[in-house]
Amino acid sequence: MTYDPKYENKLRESGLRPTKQRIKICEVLFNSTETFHFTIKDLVKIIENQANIKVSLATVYNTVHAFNKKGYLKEIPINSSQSYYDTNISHHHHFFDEDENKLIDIDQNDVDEVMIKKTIPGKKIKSIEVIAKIVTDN
Amino acid sequence: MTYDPKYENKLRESGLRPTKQRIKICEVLFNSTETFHFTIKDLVKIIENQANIKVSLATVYNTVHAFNKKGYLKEIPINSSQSYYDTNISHHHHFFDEDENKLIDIDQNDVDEVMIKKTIPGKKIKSIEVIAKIVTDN
DNA sequence: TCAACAGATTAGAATGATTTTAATGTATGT
DNA sequence: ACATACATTAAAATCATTCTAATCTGTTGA
Repeated sequence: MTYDPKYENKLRESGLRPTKQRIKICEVLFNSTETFHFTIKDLVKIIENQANIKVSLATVYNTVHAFNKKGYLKEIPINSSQSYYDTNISHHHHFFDEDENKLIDIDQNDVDEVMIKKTIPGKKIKSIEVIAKIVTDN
Repeated sequence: MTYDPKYENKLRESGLRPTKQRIKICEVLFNSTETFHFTIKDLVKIIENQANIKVSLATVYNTVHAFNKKGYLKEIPINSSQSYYDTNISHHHHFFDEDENKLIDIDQNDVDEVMIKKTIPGKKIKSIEVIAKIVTDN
């Protein structure tokens, strides 16, 4: 079977075979150029509503994990019972709206580059994330 | 019953009555001037090893939550199945060592102040956290 | 093309952190 | 010392995530 090569490549490069279920996941995640912040539950709900096929939770989890590992998705560090992912993998940061439990992008240009002077012997910095928690301003 | 006023105040200001169990939790958390990064499981383990009294999980959770809410503890935003807390509530940031699942403080002076230009109408920034993930440097 | 097999899918079970419950105990103001 | 509001507790419930093991499918080489 052949699939949209756009998605097929992403999958193969993430170490996954293209299958109906995974292509469907790709369609939801990568169809639009817009940033998309989601939890696994969100993703499953969207697939259920759109799709003619059923995708099991296990498949959603392992596909998202593979994309995250490969760097096609980014997991956002926030304290929440669920993991949040972002389809915008460019270097940028986030507001986390604590009233609504919602992430909002902060463009790279809206934050001066974070310079960390401290170093740890034998370790290198893999990523730097800025999370600004916001609440209603009264 | 009367207790060490140092801990009694912290508890009362967090909206909690001082009790044997909560004082014990305070002793573990606030005895030292040193920074202490911990999970609930860590805390329970330390109490079990040190204490002559038993403290239930529920009590540990609700006491830690009250301190966090009041600001005597800070929850650190990282992606982990468990929540991490820090007894160092001064303005500072963190490395998260992904090899060892361990937090390391980064002093405020080791990071230039993070300035965010973007604003969200009706919202104010409550906190800004920088998390730098580190891994073994090969 | 097609058999064989490595990898994928699935429902459901297992895990593990956290929260809730409901019965019993205790600090505190009067 | 009493009444009562708040605490404590063990155990159950919840919920995201991971694992399992049976079944299925994409892929490769003959």
